[in-house]
Amino acid sequence: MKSKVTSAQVAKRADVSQSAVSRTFTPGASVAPGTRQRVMDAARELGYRPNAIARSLISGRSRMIGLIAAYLDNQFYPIVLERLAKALQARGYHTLLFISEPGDQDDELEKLLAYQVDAVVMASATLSSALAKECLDAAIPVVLFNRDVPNSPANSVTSDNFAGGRCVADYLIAAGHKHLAYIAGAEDSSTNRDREAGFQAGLDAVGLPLMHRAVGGYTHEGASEATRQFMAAKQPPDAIFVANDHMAFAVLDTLRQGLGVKVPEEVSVIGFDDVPQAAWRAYGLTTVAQPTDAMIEATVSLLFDQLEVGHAETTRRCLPVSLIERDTARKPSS
Amino acid sequence: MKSKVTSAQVAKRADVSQSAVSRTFTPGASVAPGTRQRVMDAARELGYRPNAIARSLISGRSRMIGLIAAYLDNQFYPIVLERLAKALQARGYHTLLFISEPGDQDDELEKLLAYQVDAVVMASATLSSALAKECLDAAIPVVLFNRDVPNSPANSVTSDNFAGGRCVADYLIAAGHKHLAYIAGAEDSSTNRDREAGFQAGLDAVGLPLMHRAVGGYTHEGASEATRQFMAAKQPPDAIFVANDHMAFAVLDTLRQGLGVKVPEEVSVIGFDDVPQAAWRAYGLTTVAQPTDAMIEATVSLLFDQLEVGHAETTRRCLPVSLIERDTARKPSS
DNA sequence: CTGAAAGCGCTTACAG
DNA sequence: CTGAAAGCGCTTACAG
Repeated sequence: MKSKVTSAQVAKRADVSQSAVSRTFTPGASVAPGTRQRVMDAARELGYRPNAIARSLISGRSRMIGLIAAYLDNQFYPIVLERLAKALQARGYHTLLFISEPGDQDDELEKLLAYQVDAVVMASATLSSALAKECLDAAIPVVLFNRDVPNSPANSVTSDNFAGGRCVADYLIAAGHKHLAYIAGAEDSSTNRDREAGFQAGLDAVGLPLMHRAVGGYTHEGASEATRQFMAAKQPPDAIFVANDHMAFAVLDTLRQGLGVKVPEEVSVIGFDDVPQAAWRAYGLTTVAQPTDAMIEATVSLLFDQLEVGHAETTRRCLPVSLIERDTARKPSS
Repeated sequence: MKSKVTSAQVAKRADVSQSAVSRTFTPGASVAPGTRQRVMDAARELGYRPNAIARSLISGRSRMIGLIAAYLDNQFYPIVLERLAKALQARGYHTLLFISEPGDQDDELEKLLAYQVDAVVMASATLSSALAKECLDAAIPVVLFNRDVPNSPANSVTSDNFAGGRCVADYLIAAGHKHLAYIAGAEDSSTNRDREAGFQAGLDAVGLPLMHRAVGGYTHEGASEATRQFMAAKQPPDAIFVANDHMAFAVLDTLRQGLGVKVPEEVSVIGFDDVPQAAWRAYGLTTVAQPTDAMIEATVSLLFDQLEVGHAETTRRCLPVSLIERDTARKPSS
């Protein structure tokens, strides 16, 4: 049972104090080279591995970050998860993962806090204000990733969803589209709200009405259903802006394979996120790219600012987006 | 600072012993209703939350499962991750996530063990035998998910990759294909090895040679490159079996958009996994379905068998696969 | 049902 | 540089 090897046992074998063993495994602690060597030898012989749980308890820092996620079928999130976890690992932190079901995020966050995570990153879940307060009281930094809750004490990292939506409207209008449609994600998500508001602002700027709107709920089925509904109207749209790529793929499939509609000749489609699949040739989706790496970098540096520097101010980072022109939207002729 | 509320403080306020507080939060422990009520009230007033780290230390069980994953851009894994984490949560366990880079899995596993995880699930990473032994010594159950290392003391849950490969061969041969090609994943992965062996066995059974073979490394670029190479040969294949769906999408894109080859009229393509994207209309990929839910269920029950029942025998579960006929492979006429 | 007490495996002043 | 000692916040026999 190597798992039961303790620093005291190593100390005994190396003929030093337990403190010396602890210091040997504490970067920066002062141990004489000879002592360190004896400890290392004994540790190797015994198969000693410092107990991170005990360390967490005594030091008050677990070096674990709670990550609340969901919607992993939308490729945007697995990629964020992977890169974020790697970035954290590179800094000696670990990721305690919680998959939130719609509705029970509060319960999950409770459990996360029980594990004394040093901070919480919420990707794709709405933070109840009660919980935000709880984290604040507990002095646990919270970063909302790709979500923004105005007036909450949580930090947030988002991309400029409003500008992205605006940019899509401008692009479609410049290409001569007149009958515009929007497929929303979830009504209560901040990304949806901002993307739509930006899109609407673009329409307002030229006095064009939004002719169709439906809620896709970030699902394939929802987006597909919305598309069929739009196309069955007396005046179908000639361009559809979809709240994210994941739904846009379903829109494309429904248009092309389901209804035999040519994209972009008859209808232009633009998504949001620029997940890897968007670049796959079968789709070639025109979309708004979120600066994923920059967002992750911002999240990590924000986290460590609060964790290690002790910076306490609430920070909201909003990073620029860019339109990626591919094959599903008519290009402005200019 | 609610975070600093301790069971002793709750005890003081409720005018009971610290033990009574602990019992109140231990399911099944005996506490008089009145006592429990007083404790609960005090806990609520103070904002008390039991410290899971302290509990782990004293009880010797962290209720954390280490999950080592990689390749999250292959949709198979995020889905496994999501469902596995949910299944674990439902049982009161949590997931400590490690993203392994090729090569450094040993280091990562070391850190995982330092956190006293109760068990380890390895998805998509090869377990070095040194580490397997280390886990064994530490009495930490290990489950290899979708990987099988013969003669290792680790448990494994896989689908019947050999039968899947065989089934693909039989299907393609029955449809009259004569010039078969295979795009491998990574040479050292057990899934690749078994899928290929099954495929080869099918060819051997009718005396057909494998005309083309290349290693795609589970990447888009690799698969795309392999496809171009195949099609540039004097005698290009009329059917390609691809080690997984993720690469098969690239094969399809390269064939159709890149080379203008008709699928399945000129070339049939079959993948493996049946990730959600395979069903998307733009691909409609014929593939071998892994029983993802059953595999996760098997993993979880295997884990808890060892964790809670104390069952110690090494178990290897191999679940049946099924061929999903869609639009990328010619159907046998019979 | 209840409390006093030991102890999980560490880190970290403190004194030397 | 080093060791003895306190203590992190709990669980769990043990005795009542």
